[in-house]
Amino acid sequence: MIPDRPLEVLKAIVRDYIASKEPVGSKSLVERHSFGVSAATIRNDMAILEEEELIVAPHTSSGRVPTDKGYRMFVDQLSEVKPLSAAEKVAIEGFLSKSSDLDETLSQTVRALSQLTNQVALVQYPSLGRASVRHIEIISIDDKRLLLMLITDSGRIQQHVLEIPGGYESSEVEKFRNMLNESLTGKGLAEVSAIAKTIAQKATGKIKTLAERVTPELLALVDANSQEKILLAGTSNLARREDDFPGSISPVLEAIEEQVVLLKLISEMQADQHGVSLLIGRENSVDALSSTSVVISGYENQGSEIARVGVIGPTRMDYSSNIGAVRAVARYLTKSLGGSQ
Amino acid sequence: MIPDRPLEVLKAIVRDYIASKEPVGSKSLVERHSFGVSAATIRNDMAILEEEELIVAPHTSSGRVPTDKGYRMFVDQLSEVKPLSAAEKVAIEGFLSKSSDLDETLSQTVRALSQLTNQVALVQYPSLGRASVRHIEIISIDDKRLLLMLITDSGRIQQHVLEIPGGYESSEVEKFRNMLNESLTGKGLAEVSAIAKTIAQKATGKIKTLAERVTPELLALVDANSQEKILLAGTSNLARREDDFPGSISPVLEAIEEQVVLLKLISEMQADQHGVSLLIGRENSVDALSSTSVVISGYENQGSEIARVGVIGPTRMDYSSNIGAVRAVARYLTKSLGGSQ
DNA sequence: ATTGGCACTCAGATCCATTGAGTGCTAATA
DNA sequence: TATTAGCACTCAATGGATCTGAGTGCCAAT
Repeated sequence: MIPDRPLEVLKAIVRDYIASKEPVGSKSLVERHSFGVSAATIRNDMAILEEEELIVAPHTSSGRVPTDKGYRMFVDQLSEVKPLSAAEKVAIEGFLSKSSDLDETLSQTVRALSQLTNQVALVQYPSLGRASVRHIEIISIDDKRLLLMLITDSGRIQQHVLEIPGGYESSEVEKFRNMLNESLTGKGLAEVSAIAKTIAQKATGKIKTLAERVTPELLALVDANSQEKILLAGTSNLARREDDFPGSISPVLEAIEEQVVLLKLISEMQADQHGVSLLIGRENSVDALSSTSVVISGYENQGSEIARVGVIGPTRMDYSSNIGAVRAVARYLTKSLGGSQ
Repeated sequence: MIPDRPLEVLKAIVRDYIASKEPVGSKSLVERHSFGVSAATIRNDMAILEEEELIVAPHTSSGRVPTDKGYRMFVDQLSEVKPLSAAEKVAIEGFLSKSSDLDETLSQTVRALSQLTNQVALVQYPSLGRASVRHIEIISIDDKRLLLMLITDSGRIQQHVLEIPGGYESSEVEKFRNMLNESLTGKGLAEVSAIAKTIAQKATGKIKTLAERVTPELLALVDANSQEKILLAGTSNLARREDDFPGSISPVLEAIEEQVVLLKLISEMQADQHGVSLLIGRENSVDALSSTSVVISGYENQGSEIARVGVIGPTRMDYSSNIGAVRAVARYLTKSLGGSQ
């Protein structure tokens, strides 16, 4: 087990390094903090930390820099989550109370989070098999075109315009719509396929034609609905921290734009003690993201987690603040969705 | 007037510079191209071009680099728009034929364009006063909540969930919906406000209560609808060309993320001979974008231009290809919207 | 109008000495 | 045993100084 003072030294190193971006040495350490011991003693402590691979020296005889493992220990044992300031809370509440539909709520949220943290923020759309049908609507646009809508209980709304070459009677449409809603409302998305097909088979006459035309489109909507989607904001925040990335930022940006990769990454993360999940540096499996950290929390609707929200930035980030911000935003988001959707 | 050979030299300089990123000198010029004259002669021609501020030398006695004015002349008089390859055409058609609603179409399009050009692609959502109401729908979600929808003729769909604290009768809702549609379908968005208020005033009894609750939300939707919105893709393409930006890319990325700035910029651009509008370097008014060029084209629905699509990249870009790609994508988009929306 | 020739320029590479923050080790000390 | 002062050592970064070469401008000759 590592004694106390060395851990305090680690804490100071992480803090100083995050603040200054310069590798930190024993001398500047005793200057800035009051350990009550000399630089030589600190050096001994640093030797222990280096032994444990919590810090590393970029070159022989230069200051030390935290390793991923060092950051991890810092976050898990040495730092507190920093709550948002009152002003920040007010700002978020202001954003969220104003917004109306899901699209807008999420896009506001992700923008707010990116400004709050000065990092790239991301939010995942609610989706998936877990969701169920709240309502299906078919609206006539003109005499040959219908608008098919699927509303899920997560608040996501999906629509598709389809043409009925031969035209249709509005009474048929209404009848068919009622059939759909009666059988499908409340059912999980996964079940929709089977049920809808049964309905199409049972239907007769003109409704059958209609059903045959509409059913595949409905299934396509379900499909699109279970497709994951991510909203990003604040990409330039990453660019502003260019220096924190070895070669160039561009592979990092590329990886972040690659929704599939990102989705896989955040889906695999499990919330820890604070309701927040954190991957530091190489802890994540994406190579291009080896010098970034990801802070993620889940947000809920009706008591069950539906999707995730978080930030991504250089490993040299202010974990205390960012974890606090992500956690707070996730909570507000849950509150906002639970209330009005 | 500038004689022919110097113009040919300019053309060669632009091409070489775009290809190599190195300032190009007289010697390498005669090597790579067959002008049939000596380097000294080329130097004389280059002196003319420099006189005209079409090229400039980064430092005394180094090769030359095109100025904004030089690129402008290259585009306007010396280069041809490069049509897409067959494969590229097929790819675009594939994308567009599959997509269903407007959201998806646009997001596919912008992604395709960014891949096609290796630049940052952008597409503006259809919007604005020009649009008119195609349909208004009110759907009951449960006994206290309604989903209000506004569909415009540009294909944009907007929705908002609202709560009716005291509950409602579905017959009232239907009646009210019909009133709205009868008076508003086909009307321009700008007129909606006045008409809707009249309806609310004329209504009586329970419908009046309903109208008073719904009308403001409807106006909010109209408002949100006339709010401009831009979709971006391929930001990392810009980062990959870091070197093309003097200090750092981050201010450039910031400017691009700033939707308001970008909207103003592309709204002010007017299509030229090719149906494409182009701003080179400082020709645009945004300071942070002084070393980028913007290629924009409009796309249409039902014969009138509804919004814009284009790319943005370093001034040192392949104008021939990019103009071709933007033009083609805009056309395909027009075709795709005209057909199914 | 074109060209060969030539002196000139200057960014960038290369080399070298200097500097200074920081280290590891050891012997003395509390 | 833990701490400390002292000291020799390392090495990235800094700042000349020098060299090189691609490229220029200009002029006299064709």
